[in-house]
Amino acid sequence: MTISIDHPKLTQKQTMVFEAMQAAQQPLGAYALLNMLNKKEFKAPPQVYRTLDQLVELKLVHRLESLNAWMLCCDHHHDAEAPIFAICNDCGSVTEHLDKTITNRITNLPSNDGFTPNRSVIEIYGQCYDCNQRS
Amino acid sequence: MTISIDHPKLTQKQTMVFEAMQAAQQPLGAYALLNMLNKKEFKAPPQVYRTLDQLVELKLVHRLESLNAWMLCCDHHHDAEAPIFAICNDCGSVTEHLDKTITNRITNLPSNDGFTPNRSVIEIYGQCYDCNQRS
DNA sequence: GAAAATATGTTATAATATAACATAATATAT
DNA sequence: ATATATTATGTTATATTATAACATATTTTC
Repeated sequence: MTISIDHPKLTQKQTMVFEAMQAAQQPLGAYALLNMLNKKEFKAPPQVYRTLDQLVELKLVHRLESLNAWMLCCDHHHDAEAPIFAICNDCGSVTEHLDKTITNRITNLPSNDGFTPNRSVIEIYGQCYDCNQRS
Repeated sequence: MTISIDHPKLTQKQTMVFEAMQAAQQPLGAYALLNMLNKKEFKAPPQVYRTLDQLVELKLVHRLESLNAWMLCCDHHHDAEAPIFAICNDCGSVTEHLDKTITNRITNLPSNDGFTPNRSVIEIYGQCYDCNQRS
């Protein structure tokens, strides 16, 4: 079950990266992508890094800071919501969550000392349901 | 105004790194530390990385995942609390916060799908009070 | 005090990311 | 329409961050 493969305004490179990530169904590093992708289109790291930056800018892809990796954004639009990633220590699966309470709290918390947040990195490590069952 | 320079059981290397970080009052990368530290004691990257790992293990130092850097832990003990870092885009200052609401919410949020959290990375980017005044 | 386990020193290299510059494509002004 | 400026892309080279691998020393266990 796959969804909306083509986003109207994607370039060829953007589409190739997007589809590679869709196929992988897991976070991928820049060099993993570079190896997966057509060598004629992607000959060197900057081409992958630039395309990833563009897809992040388009809000189609997230960067997972603590993994040095990227994954597709979930379908939900979360313009105002901070994405929260749950990363399984055992199998490496990552799920994306949205939570208004946390978002609001984060927006307000540091503002106690006058801090104005504009981007958040929230990555929670633990054990996913499946791995928990197994162990 | 400095506090508790010596922690009972620190090795010489641990003390040197700890004090270098205290002096810096800001997050430091491993190679920045390597350059600051006595060349006779710290001759190669693994020595810094190992010492940092030990200080993290001792809960005296945090790793900032999105900055590839380390900083001293705040004084408060937060065994059960998830540390939240507020990072200024302009001046690079970082402050550490604790928040029970967020911690609880994070503990519970992914558990909706059976996820069991055990470590969290929460790093909020924005503008600190001082930089906000200035701009 | 010998053997095993653990920690540290050291060299080499892996993995991640970007600087710098060349070339091409696109937009802007005349 | 064409020269010029601007922006994006291709490409080479290199910077930055981190760890593997192995040697040596130290500590622990028997």
